[in-house]
Amino acid sequence: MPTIISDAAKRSGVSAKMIRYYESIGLLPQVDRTENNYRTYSESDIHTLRFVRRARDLGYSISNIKHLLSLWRDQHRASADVKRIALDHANSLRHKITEMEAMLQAVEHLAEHCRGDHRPDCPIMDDLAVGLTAPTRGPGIRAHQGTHGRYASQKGLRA
Amino acid sequence: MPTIISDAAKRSGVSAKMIRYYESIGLLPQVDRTENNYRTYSESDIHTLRFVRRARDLGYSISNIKHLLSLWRDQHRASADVKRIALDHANSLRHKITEMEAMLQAVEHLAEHCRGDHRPDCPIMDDLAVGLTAPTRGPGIRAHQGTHGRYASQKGLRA
DNA sequence: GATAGGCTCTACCACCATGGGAAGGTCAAT
DNA sequence: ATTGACCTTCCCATGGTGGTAGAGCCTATC
Repeated sequence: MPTIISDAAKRSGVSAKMIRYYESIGLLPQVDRTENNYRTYSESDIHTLRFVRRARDLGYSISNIKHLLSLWRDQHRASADVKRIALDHANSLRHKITEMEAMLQAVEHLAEHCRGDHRPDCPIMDDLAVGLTAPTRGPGIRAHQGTHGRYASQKGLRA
Repeated sequence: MPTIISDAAKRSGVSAKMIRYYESIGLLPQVDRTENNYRTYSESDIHTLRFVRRARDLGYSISNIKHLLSLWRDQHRASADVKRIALDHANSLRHKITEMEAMLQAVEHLAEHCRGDHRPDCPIMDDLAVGLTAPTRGPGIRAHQGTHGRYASQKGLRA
């Protein structure tokens, strides 16, 4: 009784959908098929699926997992390579966490000062509306914008 | 000199690309056009763009922002509605942060115990390979799977 | 007046991961 | 024979964002 995809999914914790997807993008090798064209999974395949599952649970990106899988299969890997991937990932996690904590802090602070009643006035709204904070993503005032004239007129013919 | 999209982008911190996108999905209203069909932005439009920018910076989803915008425009809003959106968002931020902190903790812990040298053995790999942890996302063992026979044979004719 | 450069417009494609579903095939149990 | 539970491939949607191609428009400069 060969292990077909639903069993592999159950045993690995990776959905059948995702198994096919991972195969299609080359993260997983193409597995054997039965006569009916059903995918079959060996114990080793299941093992690989569990590996991927665990790596996803730890938040590794697909490309990182691709790399980790190749290191896994490499008898002569240097643990330094594995460690570097892990540390890079840890850094990016830390970075994202820091960002989200800043958001959380701001949102919570604002919410604390909102009465939350039937009246309209609300510091949360004020913050959004005023936009006190300096833009961090976009460019501030960029030099030489050359605002001369690049429009026709504003007769405002709106459809 | 009407404010065209690039100026609106500079002044709001929202890229022209995103301004068009937000308009296309109905987050922003359709603005006036010049004779050449160029979008023009009033001070009030810029204000709205800044609102959206700020909300994105705080991590609000597009649908939340849509809601917040409508509350913003509603003179008779209840601050309780605004607060609820903010608190829900704070909760989802907290949830994600918690998840990522768990990942970070696990990855860091493993990395600490990896020598990171030329040798292949590595606790990070061991963790991934063994998959000790119980699956959290997928179903464990689900009842009545009825694994009788749903394959043909495994002669393994591979392509 | 022609041309170059910079801006606009729309309409696509790509990313990352995942889920949903349709349409058709296959198998075992009833 | 029908039912139901699988399988297969293919397409669509999500959320935001970037890129790019092809076309139009405007201004400055030659």
